[in-house]
Amino acid sequence: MRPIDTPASSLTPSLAHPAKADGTTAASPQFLIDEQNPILKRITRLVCLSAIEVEVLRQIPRLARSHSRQTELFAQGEAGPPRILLSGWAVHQHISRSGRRQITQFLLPGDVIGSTTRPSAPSVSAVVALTSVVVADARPLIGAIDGASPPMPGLASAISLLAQAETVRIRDHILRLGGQTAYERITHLVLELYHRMRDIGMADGGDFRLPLTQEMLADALGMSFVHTNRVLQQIRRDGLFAVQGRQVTLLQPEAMRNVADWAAV
Amino acid sequence: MRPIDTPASSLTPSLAHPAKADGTTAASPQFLIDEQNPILKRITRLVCLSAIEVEVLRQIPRLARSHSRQTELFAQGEAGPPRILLSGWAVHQHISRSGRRQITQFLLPGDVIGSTTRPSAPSVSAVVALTSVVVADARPLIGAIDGASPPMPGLASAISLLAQAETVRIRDHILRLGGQTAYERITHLVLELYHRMRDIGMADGGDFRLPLTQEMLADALGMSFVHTNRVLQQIRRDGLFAVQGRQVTLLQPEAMRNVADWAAV
DNA sequence: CGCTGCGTTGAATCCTATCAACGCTCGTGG
DNA sequence: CCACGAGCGTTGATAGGATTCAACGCAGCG
Repeated sequence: MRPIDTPASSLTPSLAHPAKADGTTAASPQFLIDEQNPILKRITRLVCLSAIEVEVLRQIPRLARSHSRQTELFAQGEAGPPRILLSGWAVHQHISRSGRRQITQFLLPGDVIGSTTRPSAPSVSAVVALTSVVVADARPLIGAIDGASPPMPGLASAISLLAQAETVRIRDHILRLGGQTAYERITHLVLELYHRMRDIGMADGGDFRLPLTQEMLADALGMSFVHTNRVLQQIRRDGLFAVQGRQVTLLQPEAMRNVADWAAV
Repeated sequence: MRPIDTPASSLTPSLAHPAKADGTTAASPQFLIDEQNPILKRITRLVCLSAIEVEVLRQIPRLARSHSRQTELFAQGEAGPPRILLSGWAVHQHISRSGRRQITQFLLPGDVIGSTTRPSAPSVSAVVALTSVVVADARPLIGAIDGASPPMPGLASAISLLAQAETVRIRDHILRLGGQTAYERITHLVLELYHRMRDIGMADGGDFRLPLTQEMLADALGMSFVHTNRVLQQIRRDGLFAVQGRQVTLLQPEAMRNVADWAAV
């Protein structure tokens, strides 16, 4: 385990797209935003939305803010309004008394940070940005579902399904930690992250960017980074997937699913 | 790991309290029910309820059914209405291809089984009764919060808080599996179960009934039952807690919290 | 009576952590 | 420009924790 460096939180969050904030008349700016709006992408794959509902999702990135990596988006024990991760990666983590860090969940673009139901109890786990991130307030989305003058059943369903999908992922993490070997854990996690990246249109074929160090993988999978390194080498030697820089390519996805005891899609 | 016995599901669930179903005029029957109504007990500790809301919770046990142990309350992949566990213990579990069982969550009286939001996606993990259980339909509770003619904000808050507490417990399980030694895991889990039993009034002092075999503990904590046995002996030798039959007594709760890196209450 | 479920114990093996050291790349400052 | 350090990946050696296989005791029960 490596010593934990003090998180250098960015004290001056800036607007997400300052260049676009001034009234530029760029060609089809809305189209660009839609393409890069992961929450819109995810939800429209889950449920059918009315035009009004789509518009709510389109407005989400308006009030986005960016933070540098290592920033604590939610401190441990802090209660705050839910937010949506628009770009970058973050994690739920917990630092034990002995200094060990356990990552309990990865947050990818399109994921909700915090509770979508009220009242929200203070979170026990801290949320920390792994990369530089762009985060938007999710209250417009949450508020649109209960007291909305035109009812928004699509969004309500979507939020429920997103929360349930999150529970499934946490349970999967328990399966990894409780019942799998290091070799299987890594394979299983890479599969999960691949599928999640694909769901937001950020994985072409078996190819995606994985902005994680081996140490972060280790902190999530409950193993030492030394052992993570060795097992990772074995996996690459076996040709399950390749790693070049931060780019991952699934070479034998079927074999990976077999190794990891992957359940369906 | 021991071979998994085929669950002998009870095909004939019976009414929970058939003796009380016939119109007996026992003295203060409502009082007895309240005392033994774990969901009422839990929720009234969380939030303030109106008289109408309390009445909703009182009515929950009316349509309770009992099942024998080993019964699959929710099969893997099955979608169904949420239910409430009124008595007995159950677990969320997953059987891997290799036959290994991983318990991802313990369900105690007062816990909700299934999703309280709609639509509910098919559950990926099976819910199985560890003991004989009594289960009630939770739909009256859920239905009372969105389309209720007298609004029930207390119940709505309670359901949200219950769901969040569940997430906290799952995260705690990840902390156990990912970052703790066998000794710490067992201590931490026993502490959690003790506090949960206390919250529903089923733990006097440091004393409570733990209807788990060492093998179930092992399946939850991701270790072999042989090792569970050995570590359990060490813990008892150290005097952290005592086990007599299925009765557990916390002898040094402070030392336990210290060992397990227990966070707050 | 024998069976089954559960707890217990021993021995050998394997997996994983720990300690330690080295190479590499990149950004920074002298 | 080069030196330096930080961050990250890699490798070796050793120790310790956990699994596995095996066997036994014991209570409850048909």
